[in-house]
Amino acid sequence: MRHLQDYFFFKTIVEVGSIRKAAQSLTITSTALNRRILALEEELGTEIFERLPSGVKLSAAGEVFLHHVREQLSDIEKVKSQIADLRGERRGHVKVACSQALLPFFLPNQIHQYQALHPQVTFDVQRRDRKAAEQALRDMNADLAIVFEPENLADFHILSISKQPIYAIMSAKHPLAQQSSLKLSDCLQFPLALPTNQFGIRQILDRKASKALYTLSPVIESDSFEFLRYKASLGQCITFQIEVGLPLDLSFMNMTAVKLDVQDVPPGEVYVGHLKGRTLPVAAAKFAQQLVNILEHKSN
Amino acid sequence: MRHLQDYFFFKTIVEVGSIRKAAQSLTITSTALNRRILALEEELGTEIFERLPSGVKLSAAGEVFLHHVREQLSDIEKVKSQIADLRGERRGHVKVACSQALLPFFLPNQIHQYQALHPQVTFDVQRRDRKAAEQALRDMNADLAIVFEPENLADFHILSISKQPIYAIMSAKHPLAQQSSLKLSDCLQFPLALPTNQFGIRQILDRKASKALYTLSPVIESDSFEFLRYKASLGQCITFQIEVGLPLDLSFMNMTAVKLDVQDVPPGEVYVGHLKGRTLPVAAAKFAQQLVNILEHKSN
DNA sequence: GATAGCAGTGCAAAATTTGCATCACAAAGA
DNA sequence: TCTTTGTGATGCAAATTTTGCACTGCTATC
Repeated sequence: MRHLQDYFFFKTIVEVGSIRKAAQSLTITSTALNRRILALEEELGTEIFERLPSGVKLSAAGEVFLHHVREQLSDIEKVKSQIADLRGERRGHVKVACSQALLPFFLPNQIHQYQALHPQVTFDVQRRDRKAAEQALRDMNADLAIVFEPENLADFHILSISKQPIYAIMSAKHPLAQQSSLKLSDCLQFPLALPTNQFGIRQILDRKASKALYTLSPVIESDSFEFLRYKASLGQCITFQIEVGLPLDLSFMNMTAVKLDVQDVPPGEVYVGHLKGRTLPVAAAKFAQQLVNILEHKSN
Repeated sequence: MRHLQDYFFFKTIVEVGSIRKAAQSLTITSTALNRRILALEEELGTEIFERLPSGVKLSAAGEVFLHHVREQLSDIEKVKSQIADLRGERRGHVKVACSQALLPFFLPNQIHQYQALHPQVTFDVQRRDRKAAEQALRDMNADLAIVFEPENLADFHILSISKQPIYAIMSAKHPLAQQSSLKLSDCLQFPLALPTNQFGIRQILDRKASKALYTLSPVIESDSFEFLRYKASLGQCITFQIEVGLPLDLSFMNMTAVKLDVQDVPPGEVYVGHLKGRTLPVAAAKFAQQLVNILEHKSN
């Protein structure tokens, strides 16, 4: 959009912190860029940047304006995608901020399925913990967030909450592998491979443990579920995952997932949502709808 | 805002229905204007106008775009006013759509009071019935609506509801003028000067009458409260008004207002609100706050 | 079938934006 | 302390874009 070029330039300057540097990546001379900013400031009647010897920094007015600019840049995409949808072709770009757990299997599957219907829609997937996911929504860097056990829901418009039972994952030859259901205490006699406590799953397990007056002492901690899973496949280790996070081909890897008794360990919750007060571009809205459908059928 | 010029031009064309006509009022040649629209359409990838021999008409895509444009044009005002507020000077422009009843006294008083504090803030007051007021909000032709007895509240974000007892207005020498409270039936033996039934007050009175199994037969009907009031001052006629609609200088005009018993005739409601999902410009928000304060203290 | 109103277009003039050279300034380094 | 290197600002000429004029083709109306 041509007349939004100034907005885009402005945003780039903010990100880089210097007019000259920004000019380089924008294929324009610093002097032209500089003058655009001066013109913009004249129109607004205020300086939007403080000039420092090391570059520029947003002024208070600049902050306000930046917010507007971000909104604009993402709004125009929304409008374009609405118009494209009117023509019958659904095209667009969906930006998703997503918890780690859903990243390896669930989300790629969903996107694949969606793109089979709408090949013109492109995706941008960002791995974000709960806090970062919310910030991404606020900065319009993401349209949609899928978060496990969020802590703070201000600014978050919830489209769906889905209960996620926790599964113990182990080698297919593991002594517990044939059980149809497990309690957390059943697992304690085996070595545990747990995610670090930044993750929601770990927090749920810790909560249960402390309630039952024991502590979980993992033989290995990691922030990579892939790593934990592979470790578990090699021996007696047990690791955990939520339902939507389970790979579809566990048996192929000679592994099994056994559900933890929901009475024993309460299920966690996966939230799908977007920024409050925002209408999504068509593509994002339809994709969200697909997610919600799947999630609400999986759990019930 | 220079880069929003195209938006403004577009909006004007929509309103007058022809590029050439719009060009005249925009002090630009039709050919330049035409080319801007063509460029806009190219950027959007669709025609936004249908070309008719008599001019242009919005296409479906154009409708979508128009909505965005209206939002834009009003958003930039919001941003500007936020920035001005940051500098300490509150400036801005507040557009109010308002029911007839509040127009002669209440609103001018409120605006006067507000402008005493913030002389840089300008106002635009539109007399609108309930339906038109809502439409004005949707089209971004109004920031704020003050409506008596609205019928449909979709898209309407309510800031305040205030109960408004109804007053009978009559000459100070009227036989009923000394009463401290009246029932509607007390008034029936006198000639009535009533607003037409497009007005909320009339509807409330009619509702009461039909419940009590009589009909109101006014000797005069009008859509002008001023007219009705003056008529009443001349003789035995009684007319009616809600509390905030009462002039402050009734006695000066040799008239009195007597409250109708709220058990007998239920009070109507004045709603103050704005468009759902919209954040108001600073000036409008502060003005709304002032209104709400006043209204909620008056009634309680 | 003439007329009047409409949007679209080729081309030259007008206006705006851009880039170069260069300034003024501040911080970091020799 | 003086140089170097980074920053944003500015005068001026070149490049680019926008504009307006003259004219086209179209359609509805009288």
